[in-house]
Amino acid sequence: MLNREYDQVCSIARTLEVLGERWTILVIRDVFNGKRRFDQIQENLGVARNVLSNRLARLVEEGILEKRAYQERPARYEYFLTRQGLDLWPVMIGLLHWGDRYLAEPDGPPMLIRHKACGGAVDDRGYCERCGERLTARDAFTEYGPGAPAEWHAAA
Amino acid sequence: MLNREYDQVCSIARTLEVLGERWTILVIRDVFNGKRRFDQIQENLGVARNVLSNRLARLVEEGILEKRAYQERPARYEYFLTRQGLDLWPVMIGLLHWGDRYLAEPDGPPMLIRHKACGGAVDDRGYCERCGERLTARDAFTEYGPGAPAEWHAAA
DNA sequence: ATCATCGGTTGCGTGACGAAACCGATGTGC
DNA sequence: GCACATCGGTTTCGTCACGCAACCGATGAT
Repeated sequence: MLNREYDQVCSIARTLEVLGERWTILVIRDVFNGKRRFDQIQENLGVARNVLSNRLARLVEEGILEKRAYQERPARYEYFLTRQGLDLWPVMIGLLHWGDRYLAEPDGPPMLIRHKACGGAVDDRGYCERCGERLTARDAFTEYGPGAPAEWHAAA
Repeated sequence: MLNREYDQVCSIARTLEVLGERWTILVIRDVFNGKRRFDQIQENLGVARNVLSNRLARLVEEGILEKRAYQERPARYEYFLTRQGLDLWPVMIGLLHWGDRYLAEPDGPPMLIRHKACGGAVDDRGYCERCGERLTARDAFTEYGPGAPAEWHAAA
């Protein structure tokens, strides 16, 4: 993106200066889904390695991801969401629900978000449809939906 | 964006194939804020005219905006959000609130979203903080916040 | 007759991105 | 002792999306 800045006094514009580059939000989605390692994310997204490297560095710099060594010799890293990153959950839920509603398969959504405590589906505002609780990232889990491709189930 | 597609079975990825190009979300923000004409949006964003033209055409094609002539001879157009476009409101609210929390001025947010009916502030899930009602785009209005630059007030 | 407004389109240059090769540190098989 | 695999990148190079400025057609204003 030529000049990723927008130079606008607007919180949406400023958020997009951080999240708006190609791949960035999908990297965050992958980390939300428990993919924490470089090769894992790279293979899942099919993003160019230099671009992924760039995006991860930027997200760490912006305080959205945190890089932790899970072993030394050789040094190997995992990326975790910080508090600030976890707070992007409502945005991710919003994007997911809009896509489910307007762009999904005839079969239905490929992924579903559910409330850990009661198993209810999460609505487009991040509330549990069953018990009505207002949820955060920590309160929910992801599972395959009716539109999930068969290969996903096949892969152990 | 080289190849705006991501080729992923994921509603977030599919949503981003529509919204993820540079400027697209800011164009939608402007229309939410009542800017409906080409030159108005172009001047406000500082986006290149060919790019704006491209984005508007795509958004119409995707069913997010609707192009209406407000006069003929010479033909002049305005862009409106469709139902599908208005349903992006929770996403916009999410982006705005995250930016307010993590990237805003020391003074506070430049823009505030309020509930038309009771004047309460809108929270990060699109609920009214005063009366607790679950809101949609139609229920809310925008006003300057404490972080709004002085010029905004000056401009009639 | 000239200028302004609106909603674009055209032409050209550059830098973000894509693809693939490479790299360093370590472990594994034989 | 040497090849090969794994992980987390970096380097190199080509191309296409974007930025910028000029232009355009229809009309109204001075």
